Amino acid sequence: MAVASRERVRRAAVKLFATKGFHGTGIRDLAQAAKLSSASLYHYMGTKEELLAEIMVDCLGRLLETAKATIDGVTDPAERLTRLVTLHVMTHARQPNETRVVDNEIGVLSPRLRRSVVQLRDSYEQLWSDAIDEGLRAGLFHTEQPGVTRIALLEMCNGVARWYSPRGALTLDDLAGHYVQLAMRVLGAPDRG
Amino acid sequence: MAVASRERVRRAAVKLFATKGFHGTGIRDLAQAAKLSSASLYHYMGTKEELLAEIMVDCLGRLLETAKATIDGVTDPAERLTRLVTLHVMTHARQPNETRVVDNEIGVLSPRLRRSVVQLRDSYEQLWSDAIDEGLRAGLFHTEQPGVTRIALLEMCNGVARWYSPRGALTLDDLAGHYVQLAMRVLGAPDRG
DNA sequence: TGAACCCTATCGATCGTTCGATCGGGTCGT
DNA sequence: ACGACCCGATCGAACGATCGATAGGGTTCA
Repeated sequence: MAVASRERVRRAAVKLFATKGFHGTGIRDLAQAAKLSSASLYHYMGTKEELLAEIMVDCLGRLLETAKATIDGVTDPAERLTRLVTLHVMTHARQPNETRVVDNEIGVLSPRLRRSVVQLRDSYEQLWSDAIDEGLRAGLFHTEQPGVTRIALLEMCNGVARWYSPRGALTLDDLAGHYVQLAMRVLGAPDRG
Repeated sequence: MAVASRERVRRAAVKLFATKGFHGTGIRDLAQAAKLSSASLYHYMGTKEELLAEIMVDCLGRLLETAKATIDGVTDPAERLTRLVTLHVMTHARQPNETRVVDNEIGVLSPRLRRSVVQLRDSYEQLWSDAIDEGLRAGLFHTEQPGVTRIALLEMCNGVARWYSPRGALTLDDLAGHYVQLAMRVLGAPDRG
């Protein structure tokens, strides 16, 4: 077979949850997109909600681990931030569907399933907070409201998943580079250009 | 009567659509929140989808008109941007539910209803584009990718509706003021502080 | 032969919507 | 002034459709 059924289910779920929302996606839509009967879906998943949680945990977990590896051993806060922004923007541009599911559908999870997702997200954002705090201590960044600035910066970067299209004129490298510049400006770092 | 039924329906819809999503909100949930029977709802609305579209058009229409009035006659691009950011941030902080509905549920509208909403949003964003373009021409702002910068700035400001809580330490004025500073930084305007 | 895989058929619940009816307060003609 | 009439507001009940999920039985292949 070209693509295993389990993988087809996963991909169909990501695409449909991202475009039509979790509640807007029926189990039959999912089956049709995965080229299976609705009954056969349940050979590869638990409940629909567990499938959603699985997608979220996978996606966030991968991002968190990649981010940790990317900044491992990097001491300069500006360089840490640069790497975080680059990874974040590229991930959001390359996998907009996964990202949109994670960003938009957290609220539909029951508290038990939501907890693990929120915990992963908090761990990830802590990487940003740490880098920002160190940059402030080192006198590299300047902001009166570090908390607000951090969240504003994250929201700005999250937005990429909502609008970027690879069919546009902008390459991924250009995009990430520009966002790094924007991030440094937001953080009040001295402009290198 | 304390609050007219029509108004109760509207408020209930905004709250529920914002917190549970359009597809996650049943007509019976809506009826319960509005203290009506599900049948009586239809005395005050068309279909559930038309109710959603009405909310969106009202909310965006008000924002657009207020924005136009706010920048009317203001020639300095930086001042125009300052006013737009202030209005935008305050609106998103004060009416997070309306804003979240507009931002998150556009995709569920059928093309016919979506068109008018998208048109309003485009008109509103054009106000930002115009101010940014004039600031660039005047040499006040500096960015290599005006389009990307504009959308990144808007996404940053939109984020306010997703996290701001009036129970926090930050007042609305502080919040708006800080976002104005962030916006000026993003746009590469000379720092005033 | 038995596990993996996939189906048709079906379940009870819930969905958005509509139906027919009731209630109370105006408004009319006389 | 008083029935006759109408109308906005609201309801319980029900509609057909679709929901997420399951039961149970084939087929394939090691």
